[in-house]
Amino acid sequence: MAATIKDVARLAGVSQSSVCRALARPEQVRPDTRERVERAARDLGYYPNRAARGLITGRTCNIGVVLPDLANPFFPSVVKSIQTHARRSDYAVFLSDTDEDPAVEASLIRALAKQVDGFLLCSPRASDEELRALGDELGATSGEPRTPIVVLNRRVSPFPSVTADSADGMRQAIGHLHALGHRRVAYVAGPRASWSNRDRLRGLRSATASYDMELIEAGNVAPTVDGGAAVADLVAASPATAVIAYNDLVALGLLHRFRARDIGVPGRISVVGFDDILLSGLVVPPLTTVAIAKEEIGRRGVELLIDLLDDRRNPNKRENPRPRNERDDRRPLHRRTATQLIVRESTGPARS
Amino acid sequence: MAATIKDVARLAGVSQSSVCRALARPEQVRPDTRERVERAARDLGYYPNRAARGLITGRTCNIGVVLPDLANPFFPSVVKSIQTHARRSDYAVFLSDTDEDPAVEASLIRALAKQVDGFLLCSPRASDEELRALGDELGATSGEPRTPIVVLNRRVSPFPSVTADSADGMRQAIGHLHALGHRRVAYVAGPRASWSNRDRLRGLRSATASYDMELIEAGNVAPTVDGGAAVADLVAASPATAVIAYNDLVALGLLHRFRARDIGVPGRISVVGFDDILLSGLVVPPLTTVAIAKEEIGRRGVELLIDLLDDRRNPNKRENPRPRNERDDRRPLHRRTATQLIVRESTGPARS
DNA sequence: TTGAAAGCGATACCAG
DNA sequence: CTGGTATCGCTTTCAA
Repeated sequence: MAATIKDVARLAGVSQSSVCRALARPEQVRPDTRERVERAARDLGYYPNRAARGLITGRTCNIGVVLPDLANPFFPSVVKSIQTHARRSDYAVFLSDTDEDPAVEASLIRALAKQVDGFLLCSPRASDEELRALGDELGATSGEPRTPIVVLNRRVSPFPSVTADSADGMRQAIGHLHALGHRRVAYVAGPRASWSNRDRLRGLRSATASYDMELIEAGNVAPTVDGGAAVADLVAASPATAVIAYNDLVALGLLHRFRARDIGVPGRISVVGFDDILLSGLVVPPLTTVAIAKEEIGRRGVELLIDLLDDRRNPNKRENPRPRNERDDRRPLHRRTATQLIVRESTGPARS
Repeated sequence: MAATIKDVARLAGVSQSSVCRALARPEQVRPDTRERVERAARDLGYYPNRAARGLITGRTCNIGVVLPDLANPFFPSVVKSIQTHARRSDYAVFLSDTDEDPAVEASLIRALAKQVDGFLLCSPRASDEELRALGDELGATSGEPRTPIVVLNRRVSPFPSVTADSADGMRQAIGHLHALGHRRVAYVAGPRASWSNRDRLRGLRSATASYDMELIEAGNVAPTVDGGAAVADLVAASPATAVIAYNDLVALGLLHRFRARDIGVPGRISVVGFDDILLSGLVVPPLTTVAIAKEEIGRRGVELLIDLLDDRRNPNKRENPRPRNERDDRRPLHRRTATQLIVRESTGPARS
């Protein structure tokens, strides 16, 4: 059996309390005691049981990450960033993939709630109401002992969130297409439940409106390669000379099907993706896409969450106790990260 | 604060014990008691604290998954499969990405050890000795209370493992290339620390030997697109007419660089990958690759692990108490999953 | 069928 | 600086 603090105490000939201190606050014990304890711990291969610790401290040092589909390369990028930054603050990551199912999402969150200090929900698919209900249950936004939630790639009050500036991304994309002479652009929409999808569509509508371009909306598809391939022919049959896909996977599906049907890209139709996943630059033609700051989204999400967790621990003694409400003493609850159009060869002049 | 069992007990007007029973073994309490408890639990939104439960039962109902790099699409596929099957048995997944760093790997495993019932190590990068040392610490293979380890994509005694039949995959690949007229083939090796790399190389050597082909080994590279791109010119300068890459990412890097340098694939050189990640079929030319049963590896890994965990719980009363050592009463400790060559357009006849 | 009490592993508090 | 003791939330004897 793995060694417990008792074993260490016995071997070192001290009390449990001393072991605890020697390991957690070495400066508070006599050097020789500390040394004995350290040696005993090392000999026994002692590692504290974080679950037991969490029980009493109220901190598990785990953060829960919930996302719809790990198979979409966008998410692994974000998760890696989350892991890196979480680890830096000594948090471990509990990951759950919901398979795009809102029901799974909710039950997963509830089940995990007691094992994590807070949640990072990436592109959650639950409705606003459901999310808020969950938040209430966890006391995410209220009274003292609570499990905060930070939402990524979606804005849903009252949760803090980190999102990408899709509107600007769309503006860049549309500006680019307009300059190339395109006047009719199709949008292949992602899942209805996806806030990003709605956000992107909103941005796109405003962008096309301001450029006086026609927007053709192609039905909602799964955010996958197959989803894209499924509507490719429909898009090709439309009068659009360019198509913007919900994300890169969908764009890749379009490209693939276009190639199979010998529909020239960008000769006959230009294609734009969203996310800038690694492999978008590798396909032929390389995909023009709106890059999202994946690393930054993960990092900021972790920062936001850890801030909230710190507050929880010392609710009053904020190191810099500015008077409340004098200036803006609340941290910004919403971070918006920049997007950047990456122009590659899948976009070109509109055929006149 | 989230409700505890006490709150439920108070609200239902019964003792903690009854709440526990009503929820865990409903048939052991009077119907009306059960009902009161159930209603109280529902009203309070009570979810048991799994960590606290784990403390006493010795079961956390979590399994730890450790892998080198989530950015390699191969791993998300395996993880998804693991999650699906783990969830089916009511296990949650604790995921950690080690960034290909053996030191991180070891410390992560130790830190997580107490929070999980067992580990699934995907392609661990630690040395055999280190892994065995870890196993000893966790009592992975020994006495009663312990944390079993199942290793995926690697064989290292004494751990049970699930691997892919690389040798056969290589045989298929080489057979294919040989039939196309290739006689000199290059191998772009992956990380030295990778068992898969060694395994694939071994299989390749034996395959080329039996076909009497020449094998040219190109240095070890990172298992990434950049890694592949980095040696592409070197490969092109060699006398090889075909190249097999450690994995698809590396192959994609090769393809990319070949295209940039206008080195025809498969005209000038054929390219074969390994893993069959989703996007391999989407690049141009589509990549010929050896498919690995990712779903199956995840599933079998979980099965193996859960078997071990069940044993732990009831070490004696095996439902079918066959006499030990009479026949082979041990479950197979190593599962080898099939591989399948997927022929696409990146391979073609050798230029004569 | 139910409740009281012990205890899992660790930390925090309070005496000494 | 150190040790005893209560406690976290839950399950599990053991009696009643």
